[in-house]
Amino acid sequence: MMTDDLKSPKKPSAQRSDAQQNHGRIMAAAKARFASDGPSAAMDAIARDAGVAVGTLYHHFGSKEGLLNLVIQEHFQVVTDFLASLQDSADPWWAVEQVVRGMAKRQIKDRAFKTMIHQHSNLIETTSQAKRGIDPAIQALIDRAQAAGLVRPDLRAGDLSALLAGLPIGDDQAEQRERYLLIVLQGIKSENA
Amino acid sequence: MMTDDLKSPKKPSAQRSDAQQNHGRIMAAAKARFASDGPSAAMDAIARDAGVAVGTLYHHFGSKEGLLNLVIQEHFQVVTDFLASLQDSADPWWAVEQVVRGMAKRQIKDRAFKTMIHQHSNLIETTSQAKRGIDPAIQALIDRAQAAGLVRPDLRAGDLSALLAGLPIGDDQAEQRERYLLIVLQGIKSENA
DNA sequence: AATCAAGTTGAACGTCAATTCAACATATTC
DNA sequence: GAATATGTTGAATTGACGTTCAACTTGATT
Repeated sequence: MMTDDLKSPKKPSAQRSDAQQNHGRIMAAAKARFASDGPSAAMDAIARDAGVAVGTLYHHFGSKEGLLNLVIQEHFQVVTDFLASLQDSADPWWAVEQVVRGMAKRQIKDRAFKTMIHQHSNLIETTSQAKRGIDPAIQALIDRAQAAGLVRPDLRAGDLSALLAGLPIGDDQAEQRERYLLIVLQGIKSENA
Repeated sequence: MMTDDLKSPKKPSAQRSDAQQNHGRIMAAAKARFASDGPSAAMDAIARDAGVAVGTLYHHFGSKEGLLNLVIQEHFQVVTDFLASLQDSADPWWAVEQVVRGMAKRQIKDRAFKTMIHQHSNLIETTSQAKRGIDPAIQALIDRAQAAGLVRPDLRAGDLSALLAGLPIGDDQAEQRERYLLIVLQGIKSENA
């Protein structure tokens, strides 16, 4: 049996450079489109933004759901890192307030994130996995604040994301948005503090 | 010139009885479908439920938006009546709490209502008109409670519908839902009461 | 430069849902 | 029981979108 080396004129095993570039362009375009249009953003639109044909999206990501999965994963990673950075803060209430304001900030920037984090049915697998990873981190921060008597004893991690679903996201609604956040923050405080 | 009466063998000017019946059936089917499926409910499904062909829906309502408009109008009428019944209640805080709980109840029953009342873009004309009619009624109740020092001085009518956008609506989430409402109610109370 | 695996293309296809309309049916009037 | 305005039907049209794939390019290797 002859070895491959003798007759094979080449061995390109790694990814081609143009493919890498396209992968990056598509991810960037997808992030932007999903952020502005939500999860229903059209594949054709993403392809146009990225400067490639639709087929290339499917070559790289398999399906729309596959692409959305990766975009969502990246976003949840940011959230995860953010939550980790709060875990050892000195002021437990401040940490909880940062959770609320941090999640609010994400939603303002990203309609897909807003939709995905709240959707109870139709959840794609990655999102529900990501939520399962995030909720405990939020719950840990809540637990600390509850132990200090600063937060309602019945508050759960999932309540926060539900409460932020209605957050006004328009640029022109900054005022109402701040009022909204103050109401939520007052609502989750413990009665005696 | 001869009068029409002499040669016209008939003069059916009013609506036919079967048409009336179909109109009613379609409205009933549409209400049910929009309530369970939201505004994206399919016209074919409504037609099937009503026991007529799609064409009949268009004969009566012109378009899907036309049909949805009428359904929404009916729902907003219920809300309007409900708000009117609260205007002269003795306890201003109780009235505000009823607004919150009443709107919550509607959302649990009706996905279309939930979607339409919160959508900031893509608003069909009827919905935004209906909201313009409802907000003052809510604001009046808020004003009374604020005058009595029972509600945050900065609360506005539009804040309440925004706050209820995230309300969990599943049958299995009654517990979280009640927690959610308690948080909202605490959040809108004035600090010194 | 020659080679070819890897990558790209975009027209074509399938599905789904809104809408139209020409042929058909019937409630109502006389 | 006609006559006909009114109403109904549902197949066909249209448009939007996700997905596929056979033909075509191109980057990397020798």
